[in-house]
Amino acid sequence: MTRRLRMTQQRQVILEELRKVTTHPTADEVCQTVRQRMPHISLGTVYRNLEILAANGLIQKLELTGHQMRFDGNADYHHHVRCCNCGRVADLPAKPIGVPLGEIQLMTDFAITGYRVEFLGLCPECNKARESESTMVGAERE
Amino acid sequence: MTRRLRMTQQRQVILEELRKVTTHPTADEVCQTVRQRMPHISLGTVYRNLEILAANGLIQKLELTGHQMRFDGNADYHHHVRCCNCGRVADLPAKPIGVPLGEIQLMTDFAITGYRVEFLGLCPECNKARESESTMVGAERE
DNA sequence: TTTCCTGCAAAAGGTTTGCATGAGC
DNA sequence: GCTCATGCAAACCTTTTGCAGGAAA
Repeated sequence: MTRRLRMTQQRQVILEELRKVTTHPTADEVCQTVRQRMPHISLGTVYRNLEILAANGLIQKLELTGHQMRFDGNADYHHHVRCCNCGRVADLPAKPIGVPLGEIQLMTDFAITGYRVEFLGLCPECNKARESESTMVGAERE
Repeated sequence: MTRRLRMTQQRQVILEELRKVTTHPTADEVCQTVRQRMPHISLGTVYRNLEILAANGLIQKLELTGHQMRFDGNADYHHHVRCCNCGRVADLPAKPIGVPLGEIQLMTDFAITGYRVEFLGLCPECNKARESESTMVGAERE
């Protein structure tokens, strides 16, 4: 089913730029970056190509909590941490998590094929900001 | 921070209907259901109330993979399975998953506060459909 | 009577799609 | 030369928001 991939300039540049960073950019961010080299690329093309590259296993589409898709130039299996405060996403090593799929299977009539884990936390910047905030007198808390 | 909750008719009916089902409906589905009892309720009101009910811990907002939010009348901690094929969501018991947060913490500079697990699989219907499909001669595969 | 909520409709994202043109192989 | 991809713009879908009137406490 993997038809051979026509490598257009746009597709090439998208792939290159995505592989340069570890920030897990959104489609729009990818578009901004690519436009520095290719000013007339359209957002639609970026979306189409990200989809195709992911379908062919060259990149990873991250469907994390939140509203926007993010993309990862590293297609190998690994986990992610997402900052609850600013949405930044970072990588975690591919350490397998000990989820007892067999036991879980017994509890449902679904045929379980896998699971996704998403770690949540505060990135260093947001963490620092929160600490200095909490030392302020009468600091507001949402 | 929990201001007292004004219980309007709309809010009451939304809560009741959500507690009747285990289908984890989307906001739009909730709206359809509620309109059988309250034809003039607006989708905006449904969204606002689901948000408020979730913020007050009366229901659960499920931010699963996929584009649409789903809502769960059961606010207690438990896991979910999502059908990869049709998107249906079912409950799993609240069995804690043995994720070694301490070890994970060592691998990143994020301050990790938690994690979310989402199980994936095929619901009974989709599973049945797939089985009968695979016995067909020359079955298409996506 | 004050405050919060509702319905309506419009706006706001993010993503997808139709179409004519243009590039890969 | 055939096929697929591109750019542009419009459509789409879900969710949010502004506003004036209405209901809860």
